[in-house]
Amino acid sequence: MASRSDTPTPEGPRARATRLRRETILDAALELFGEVGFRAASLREIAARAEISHPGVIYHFATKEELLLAVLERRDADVSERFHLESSDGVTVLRNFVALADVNAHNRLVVELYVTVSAEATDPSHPAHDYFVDRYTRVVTSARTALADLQGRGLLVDPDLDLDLAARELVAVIDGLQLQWLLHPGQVRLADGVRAHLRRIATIDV
Amino acid sequence: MASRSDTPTPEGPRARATRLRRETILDAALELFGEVGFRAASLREIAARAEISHPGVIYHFATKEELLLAVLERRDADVSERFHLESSDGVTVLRNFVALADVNAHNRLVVELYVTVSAEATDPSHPAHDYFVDRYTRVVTSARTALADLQGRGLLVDPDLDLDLAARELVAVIDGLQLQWLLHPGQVRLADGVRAHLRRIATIDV
DNA sequence: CCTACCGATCGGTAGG
DNA sequence: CCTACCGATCGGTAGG
Repeated sequence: MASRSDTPTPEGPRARATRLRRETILDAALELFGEVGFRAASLREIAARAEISHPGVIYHFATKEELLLAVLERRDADVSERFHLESSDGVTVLRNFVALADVNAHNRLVVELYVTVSAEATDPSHPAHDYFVDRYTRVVTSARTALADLQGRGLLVDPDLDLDLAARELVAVIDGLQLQWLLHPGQVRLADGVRAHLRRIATIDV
Repeated sequence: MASRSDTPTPEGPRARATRLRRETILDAALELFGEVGFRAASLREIAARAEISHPGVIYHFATKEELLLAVLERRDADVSERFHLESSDGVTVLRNFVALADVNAHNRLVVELYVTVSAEATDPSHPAHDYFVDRYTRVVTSARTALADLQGRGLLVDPDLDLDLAARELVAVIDGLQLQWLLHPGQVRLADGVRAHLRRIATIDV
C-alpha cells in the first residue's frame, strides 16, 4: 500500500537524486517536444539539454513514447492540483479557465508543448492520439457542465444557448488564441480574449 | 512578358505532363505534411505516394522546404480564387469565413495540413514560420476590417466591441474548432460553430 | 548511467 | 527522371 501523502516515506539521497534527474529530463523533453514536436525531437538532443547521455535518458524512460506521456502526465498532475476544472459550481470552473489562460500566458514552453503536440496528435497513429482525444472530451465536458449550471441559474445571456456548441467554442477560443499568441507574441491578450468571450455568453464576473 | 490569362500560351504535351506530375507530388506532399508535419515527413514517403523516385521529387522541387512552400502557395491561390476575404463589404467577408469553414469541413486533408503545420511553424526556426506569421496578420486584419465596417453601419450587438480582440477571437474559434474536429470527427459542427459565434457579435444573417 | 555499437532512415548529390 | 551513393542522424541494445 502506498504511504499516506501527509506522512511520506522518507526519501533517501539516492531516491532524491533519481527523482531530480528525472525532473531534469522531463524539463528538457517538454522544451524540445514543444519546439519541434514529438516525431522530430531526438533523444540525443533531449539528453544533451539534460546533460546526460542518450542511453541515460532511456535508462529513466524506456522509450521516447513513454517520455512524452510522462511529460504530459506531469503537466496534468500540476494543473489539476492548482485548478479545479471539475467543481460543481459553473462560475468557479469558468473563472478557472480564465485563470489557466492567464498562467499559460506566462509559460511559453507549456503553451508550445500543447499547441504543437496536440496538433501533431490529430494523426491516429501518433502515440499521444488517445491521450488528446480523451483530454478534449474531458475539457469540453467540463465546459459544457459549467455552462449547464449557469443555464439552470439563469446566468446565461441567451437562455436557449446551444450548450454543446458553446462549450466547444469556449475551448476553441482558448486554443486558437494560444496559437496566435505563439505566432504574434506581445500582440495577443490571452486571458482578456477568453474573458471577453465568456462575458458575451454569461452575465457573470470573470 | 507573361501571356494574358485569357489567351494562354498553348501548353505542349511535355509541359502538360510536367505540370500534372508536379500536381501529383504536391497532392502527396500535402497529405504527408498534414499527417506527420513537415519535419517528420520524408521525401521518400512523399515520392512513394506520388509513384516516383525521391530524387524525382527533388528534380521538381529543389528542396523539401521549397516543396512545403509550394504546397501552401497552391492552397492559397485556390482559396483566394474561390473566396473574397479582402472585400470592402464586411458582411461578405464574414459570410466567406463561414463558407470557408464549411468547405474545410469536407476536406480533412487540408485541415490536417493547416492545423499540423501552423502549430509546428510557431517555432521561429521552422521554414514556414514567416509564412504563418504573415498569414495570420493578413487573416486577423481582414476580420478586423470587416468588423469595423459592421461597427460603422451599426450592425454590432455591442457598439463598443474591442475590434482587435474580437477579430482574433473569430480566427481563434475557426482554428480551435478545426483541431477539435480532427480529434472528434462527427462530433464537431465546424461551420455552425463559426456561425453561432458571429451571430453573438453581429446582427447579420450568416 | 556510460561507451560502443546496431540496422534503418534521412536530405541531397553525381552521373547518366 | 532513374540508380547508386554520400555523410549524418535516428531509436534502441549490449555490456559493463
